[in-house]
Amino acid sequence: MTEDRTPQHDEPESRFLSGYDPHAFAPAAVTVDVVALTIRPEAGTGETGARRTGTPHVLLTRRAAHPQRGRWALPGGFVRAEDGPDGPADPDLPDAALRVLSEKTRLPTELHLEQLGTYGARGRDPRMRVFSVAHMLLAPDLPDPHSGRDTEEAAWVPWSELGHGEGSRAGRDLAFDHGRILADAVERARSKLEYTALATAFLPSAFTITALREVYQAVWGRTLHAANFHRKILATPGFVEDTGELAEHGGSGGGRRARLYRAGGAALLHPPLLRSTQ
Amino acid sequence: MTEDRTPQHDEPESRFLSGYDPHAFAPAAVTVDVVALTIRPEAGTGETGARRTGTPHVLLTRRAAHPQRGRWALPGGFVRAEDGPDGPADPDLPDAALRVLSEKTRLPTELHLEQLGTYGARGRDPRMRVFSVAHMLLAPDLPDPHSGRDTEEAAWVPWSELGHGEGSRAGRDLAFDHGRILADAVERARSKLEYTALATAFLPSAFTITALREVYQAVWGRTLHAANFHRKILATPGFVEDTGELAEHGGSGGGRRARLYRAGGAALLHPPLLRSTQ
DNA sequence: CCAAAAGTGTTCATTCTACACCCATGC
DNA sequence: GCATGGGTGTAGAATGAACACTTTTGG
Repeated sequence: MTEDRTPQHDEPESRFLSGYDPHAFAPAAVTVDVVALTIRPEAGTGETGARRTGTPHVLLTRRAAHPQRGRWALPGGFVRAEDGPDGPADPDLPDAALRVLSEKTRLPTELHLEQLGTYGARGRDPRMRVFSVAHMLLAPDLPDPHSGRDTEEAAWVPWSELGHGEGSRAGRDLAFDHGRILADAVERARSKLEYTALATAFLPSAFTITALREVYQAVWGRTLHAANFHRKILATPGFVEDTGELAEHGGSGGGRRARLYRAGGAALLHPPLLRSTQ
Repeated sequence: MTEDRTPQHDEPESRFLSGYDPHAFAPAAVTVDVVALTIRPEAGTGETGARRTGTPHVLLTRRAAHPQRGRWALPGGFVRAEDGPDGPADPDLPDAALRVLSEKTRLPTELHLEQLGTYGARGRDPRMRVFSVAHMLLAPDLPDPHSGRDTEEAAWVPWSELGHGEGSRAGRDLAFDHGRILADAVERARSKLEYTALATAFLPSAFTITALREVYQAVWGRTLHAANFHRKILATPGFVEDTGELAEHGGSGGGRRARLYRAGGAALLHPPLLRSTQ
């Protein structure tokens, strides 16, 4: 940061600041976009019998306003830089992301949120130069969202319907460069599951080791050896801690009741759970 | 992104765009800051005899302009959102980062650059709401920079003089929140050395395994077992490839000439080089 | 009883770590 | 020669992968 009108020599900083005109710059808009990810049963597949193991979904909204009206997009909106008629300024970027998310989709927002990166290529928005700070939010299985302001529709959409991942048709359907942002978020989530305890952010406060394994399987798109996974999780200090409780048990055809765990204190996993070796 | 004046129903997008006023928003500035890191011999330690193994340094500038005139800061400056009197718009954020870096320090810029994150807390800049997109640039040992526009002085400063890392006195000396940004960059670099081939970005195009190990040692601040490191690097596919050449040899007291390698094609390391186990 | 799911034991292969040792070079 | 640094061998420990097996539950 930082550069400006060249100060008169020896001008004190206070005097400099009072004479400073913040409108002297070309307008640039700063927005936040939220890639909200969760694991939920695939819509449309009936609840029939066999255990629903869940697939990754992303929260999308259909744009009610120009530009790109009618297309699916990540929920997002302008950051409030200063107090104004619309409301008070956002104290920081995460606050802006949560405010925008709740305005557009009315979802609860006490969830894991982290910054992904900022997208600012010229021409990515036809209106003006827009710098968009993308965030990733991880959530346990949540109810369907209600559409809010400027939003025609909001829904959890399975990754599989978005053509990212395989090939390079990343996000062919989304507005602006949101397909790219989504693909980056997915890659970030996949990679962070290896080295961090992030997977627990997809789960409710108490969960079974099997549920944790299903998160890994859903995000990585591969099956893992249940017995070895179980041991490895328990051998990773601080990943999970035993609650002493047992799962109620669901599942159709019987089976032992699993122990329930909660997220442990560790943010980083030592050793990591590598997906490399097939 | 995205939100706006509510469009008249059925207004076509083209008509909407032509009536759009980009000045209708509160001013927010977007800047880029660059955390340029390199490994170089500690300044002040004479070239006397024993092998110079290098320590991490960061490129800092002393602010010639208000605010915070005279304090050390990361090189940075405003992004050019649109073409204007100062020059053409920056096509994307990396272009802005490289332009700003060369304006402030006149260093070569064909180097590894990646985005770190965006800092936008209210009050981080006293002039106005500023969103700063921080970048990390990794460089081989470069000559001392020349100070450029708005810069009183530019220099490679050892990490050790900045009080980050140990304790939590992160970056006590830097302007704005640059100490925090630097600390985040250092942590990112440390972590990325484990999982990516990033370490080669600190080295010239041909290097020895020992030089590579010294990068790891400098960044992680610990010594590594030379023989095992050597084998592990060669066992990681795509990390380095043999050039067939041998080092000229420097070093005072003799020693075999080391083979020279160049960076291999791999960006990610499988398996990673974990720093966990002491 | 039988099937399904949780969780433990055990074996074998692979990888990591430490240390010993040989190779090539400067003085 | 001898010290220094590059590079390889190798034994023992630790870790990982696969598979068998026991335990607990639902139908």
